[in-house]
Amino acid sequence: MAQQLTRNQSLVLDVLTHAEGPLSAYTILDKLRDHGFRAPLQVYRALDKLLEFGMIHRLESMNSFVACSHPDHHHHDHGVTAFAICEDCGQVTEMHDAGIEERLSVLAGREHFKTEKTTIEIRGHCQNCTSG
Amino acid sequence: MAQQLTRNQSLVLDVLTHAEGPLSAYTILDKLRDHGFRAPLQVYRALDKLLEFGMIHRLESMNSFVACSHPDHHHHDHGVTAFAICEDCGQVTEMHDAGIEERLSVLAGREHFKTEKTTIEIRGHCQNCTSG
DNA sequence: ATGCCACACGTTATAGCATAACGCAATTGA
DNA sequence: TCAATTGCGTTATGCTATAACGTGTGGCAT
Ligand SMILES: [Zn+2]
Ligand SMILES: [Zn+2]
Ligand SMILES: [Zn+2]
Ligand SMILES: [Zn+2]
Repeated sequence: MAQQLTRNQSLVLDVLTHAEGPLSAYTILDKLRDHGFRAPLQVYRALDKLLEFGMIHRLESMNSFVACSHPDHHHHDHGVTAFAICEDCGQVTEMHDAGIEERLSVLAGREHFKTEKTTIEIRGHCQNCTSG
Repeated sequence: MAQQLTRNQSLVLDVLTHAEGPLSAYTILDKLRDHGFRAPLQVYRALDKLLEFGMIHRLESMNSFVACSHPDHHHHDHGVTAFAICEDCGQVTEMHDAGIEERLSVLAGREHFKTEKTTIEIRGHCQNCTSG
């Protein structure tokens, strides 16, 4: 049941899918000027929908967006995601781990805190940029 | 060995310490106009130093800042911190857990990723705002 | 068909967050 | 004394995100 995307949504997703790393909304805008994009809202509205569909992720620590690295895009449901973000090359690795999820759940429970959304972002250096 | 703060740094820290919840840089600026603050940089420069000293934390998911909840401020060193942020009342709870730290370390190691800084932010509803 | 509603879209303007670049003053340390 | 460092103040600018308005289209009940 692949989500049917509008033209704008497809264009934005395409840019993110083919990008080397995460992109800011304004960078996406620039890349789509040739396709008729003129204003930030055209990008932000598409991004909002794509986030809702679970096809992209927002990286809070750098105000930018990245295509979900899963082969399919059926994961409205995929649980907590941890992102490893290389400061050097910008590469983003999406990680899932039940242990983390469990541990965070315990921590939240201890505070009687009802979790809605969890952000985990690890900044550092990837294997390629370390070995050199 | 309490860090000696400049006037601006003290003022900013004081505002954050007495705040109910996290504050944006511009909100801090407004609160300090009576004390002579006129420009954002006066705030941002103080914030940078306070972050460096480990006296405050930056909440990436909301572009705002909060005083460290530890009684002392000696923790340039305090490891990974997880923040529980209430969407309703803005209350922030600072949590530390060796289990999380260990698990994230394993995840990073699996990718041969060298971690510099880890952000964990849990958005949701605190006990007070849930029980009502 | 007519009216209504929901939704995507386009545009302009504005709000909110952060830093560049300049110069001055006080402090430190050789 | 001289240089280096650090904090400070100011102006200007850039980057990120949303408000508010109006248009057009498709679905759907009357
Ligand atoms: Zn994903
Ligand atoms: Zn890299
Ligand atoms: Zn702390
Ligand atoms: Zn609350």
